[in-house]
Amino acid sequence: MESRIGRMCIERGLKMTGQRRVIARVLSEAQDHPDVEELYRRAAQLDSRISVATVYRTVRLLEEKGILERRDFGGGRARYEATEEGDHYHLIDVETGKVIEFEDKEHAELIRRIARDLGFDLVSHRLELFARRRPADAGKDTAATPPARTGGRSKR
Amino acid sequence: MESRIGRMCIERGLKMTGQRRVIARVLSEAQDHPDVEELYRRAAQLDSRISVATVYRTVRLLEEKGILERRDFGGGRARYEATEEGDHYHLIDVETGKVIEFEDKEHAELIRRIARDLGFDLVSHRLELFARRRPADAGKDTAATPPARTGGRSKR
DNA sequence: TTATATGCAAACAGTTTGCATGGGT
DNA sequence: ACCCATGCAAACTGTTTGCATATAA
Repeated sequence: MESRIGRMCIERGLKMTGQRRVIARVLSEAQDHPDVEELYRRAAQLDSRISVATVYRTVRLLEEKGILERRDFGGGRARYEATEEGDHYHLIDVETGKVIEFEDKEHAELIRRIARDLGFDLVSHRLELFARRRPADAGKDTAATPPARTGGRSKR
Repeated sequence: MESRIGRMCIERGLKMTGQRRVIARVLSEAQDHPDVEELYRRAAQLDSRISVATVYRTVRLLEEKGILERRDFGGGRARYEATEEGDHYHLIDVETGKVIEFEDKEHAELIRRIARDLGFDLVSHRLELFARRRPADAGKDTAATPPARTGGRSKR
């Protein structure tokens, strides 16, 4: 009955108001990286007694609690996703705006080493790739197109 | 007499007004990554007949012309630097806010490969490292501290 | 019951823009 | 002379906040 993120809120002793429960549910069910306005739209659909201000406040609270992560994919508005195990990165399709997630151990190690070489300990980082879907290679006729799936997570 | 960036403006046929010349000079002389307000401050010091609006307009124009690059190091304001040969990245000292530039061929190749593996051609990307200066390793007593110099460019 | 969360609208920060004027070419 | 650039202030966008009210614990 309580959404995954709703449960996390309770674990951390947050007061569970009606609007928080709704927002938590929307976040739990989101398969994408919605911005505040989109969250508000989805939440208001479930319970109209909700204001954008509350969404902003909730989203900030959950970020402070480590439940949510804020992203900036350009376009001016912050976008949110539930915190998950292990770093992952985002590739943004410049044509469609679609976001594809991927993991990359090699990259994680590389940047840690770079920071270290410069005399620093890495605290956090930001990586976004902006790319264009490669036109189906003229060379391979019937070859299967690699299935880069939005929302799924590609391991490397 | 004309600053480096001023010359680039002329090459691209931009009308050289007094304020553009001043802004171009400020940009040419900047060793850091100033935001608009800072650019405005420096420009106004050379010629008070300048407004923030003009700085915003100029900075946007120069970005469109490929003369400038806009950066986002967090903190809400866009920061600018002259376009230079070859990609480079930024490490932001979380204590001081200082920005250290570095190059890394390996990283450049890695992300290109990642995009390709996902079925994309890399268009652009964003990488920022946030890090904390490593406390002088307790192990090495008199050893020289590695010279990670702000402003300089570390090659790897 | 009591502290905290909410709605509303006003405040904010960074940036853009409409319009009349000024200035390069 | 012509068109573009500028200044000014008002507009805009995303986000935060003060205050009176509502609500979970």
